[in-house]
Amino acid sequence: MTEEEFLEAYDPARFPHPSVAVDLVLATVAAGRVMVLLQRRSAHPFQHAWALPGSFVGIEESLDAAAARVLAEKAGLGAGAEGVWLEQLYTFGAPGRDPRTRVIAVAYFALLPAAVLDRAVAGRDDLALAGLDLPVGAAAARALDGAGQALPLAFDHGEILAQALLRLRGKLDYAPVAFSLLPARFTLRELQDVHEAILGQALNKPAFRRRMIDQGWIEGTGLREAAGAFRPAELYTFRMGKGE
Amino acid sequence: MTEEEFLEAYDPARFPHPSVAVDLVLATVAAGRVMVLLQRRSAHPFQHAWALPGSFVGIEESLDAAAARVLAEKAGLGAGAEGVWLEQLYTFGAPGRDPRTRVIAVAYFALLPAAVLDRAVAGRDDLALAGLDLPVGAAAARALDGAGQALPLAFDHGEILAQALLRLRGKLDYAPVAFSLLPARFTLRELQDVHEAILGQALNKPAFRRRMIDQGWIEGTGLREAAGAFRPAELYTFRMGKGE
DNA sequence: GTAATAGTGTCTTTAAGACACTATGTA
DNA sequence: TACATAGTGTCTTAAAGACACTATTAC
Repeated sequence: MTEEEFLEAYDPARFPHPSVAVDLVLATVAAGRVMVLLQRRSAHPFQHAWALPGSFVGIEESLDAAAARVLAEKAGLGAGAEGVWLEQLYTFGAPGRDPRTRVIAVAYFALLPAAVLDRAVAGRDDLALAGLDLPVGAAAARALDGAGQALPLAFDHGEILAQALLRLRGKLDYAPVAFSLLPARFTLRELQDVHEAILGQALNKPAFRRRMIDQGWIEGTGLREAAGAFRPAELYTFRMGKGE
Repeated sequence: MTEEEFLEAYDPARFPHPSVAVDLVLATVAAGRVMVLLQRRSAHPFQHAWALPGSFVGIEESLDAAAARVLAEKAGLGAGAEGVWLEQLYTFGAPGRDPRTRVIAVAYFALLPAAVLDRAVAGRDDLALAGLDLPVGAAAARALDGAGQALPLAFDHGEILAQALLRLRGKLDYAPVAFSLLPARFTLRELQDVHEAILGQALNKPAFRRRMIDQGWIEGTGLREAAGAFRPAELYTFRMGKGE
């Protein structure tokens, strides 16, 4: 029997099917670090460990729609979700990754301004923003609480977080991902801070400014930030799709 | 009921589950083009159209193992499969992508030397190697037969092929993917031909040679190719994991 | 020698890094 | 005025593109 014949004769009810879920890395940048939203598990398995928000995929629901649904629920966004970066990351399907039953998880990552995620966790005991730490060469990332302590992570979510950070780093230079992490108006210094937090290294200021301006992704507004005790910086905006 | 509680109370048999399959893009480079192995469908739906080889994922089988199994079956490789590049690409899960039932397809791509795929299709009426063509900005790639005619593609496999080509292009410069498409010993001209076929554009010869040699991925053997009517080129080998 | 391709030397161009400098707001 | 940060001019460095040149093999 060939693959082809097998496929034709295949009866969906005849073999057990895996469950399919989406797991979301809701990320932002704050305090010089990439931060992710985690939810504390109240029950076994991995009781009291921290997990990515997720949901099973409805039988008539697309993967993207399931991810957008979880995003809306967890981040408290309406259907609009304009300016939010949402992208499929990788699919994790090791048989033992969930001890209860076979669950194949399609991981997504979403990028949001820090203010949005702060609002989402405010007053919620079971939700937290954790700082990401990925030692070079490590397969899994660590999630750090405010005191720098590593939080226990459920399932294979440390690996999902590692993949998300690596993807984010890889896209930073050729996709306009950083702007989803900033308010609508931002200074070049804030933009550079975001890049440095994601890459985990300092960048050269004149070169960064040249690159950003030549790229065509941003546009000066002529407005200035609210000044402190020094010269206020110009505010820029992201030019939606006009550059590159 | 929160997501969390839902997950805990979830009874795998209570809701219908999607089927999960892997689909493979088996790719090589020949005649200056990226070529992929396609299989002609004998039955509805998409009867007589061409499809990527694939298989359902066993309930206790990892995604990678399912992909490796299809690779072994279709490309006629033993379990070894040394030097073959196999990588998960993207997961396609639109509800209507298979008209029979909900099938979520985890797409993989594999890179093999042209000789291996030639052997796989030899004497098989239902298998063919088709040239990939991706017009700029198009969402789906076309598959061309030997005469340059576009073959009808089944399901959303044109989009899978487009994603595979884009991923391949993106990785070419920072991952040693090209070597999986060449025999163990190759000339710099052959390596450049592979790069040019994947990128779809000509490259500068001295710059290409400098880059390849500085990169540390290749090593001269001192041997020469069998000469034609001209100076024979030096043969190089891929230094497994030593460079970079 | 010729033909044909392998392989290189070197100039130009482009972009990034380094670093010091000037500019401009508040107090 | 001092202070602190914004923003720039310019030199150096690294790498890619252009292009012509030399090298080596079969015949």
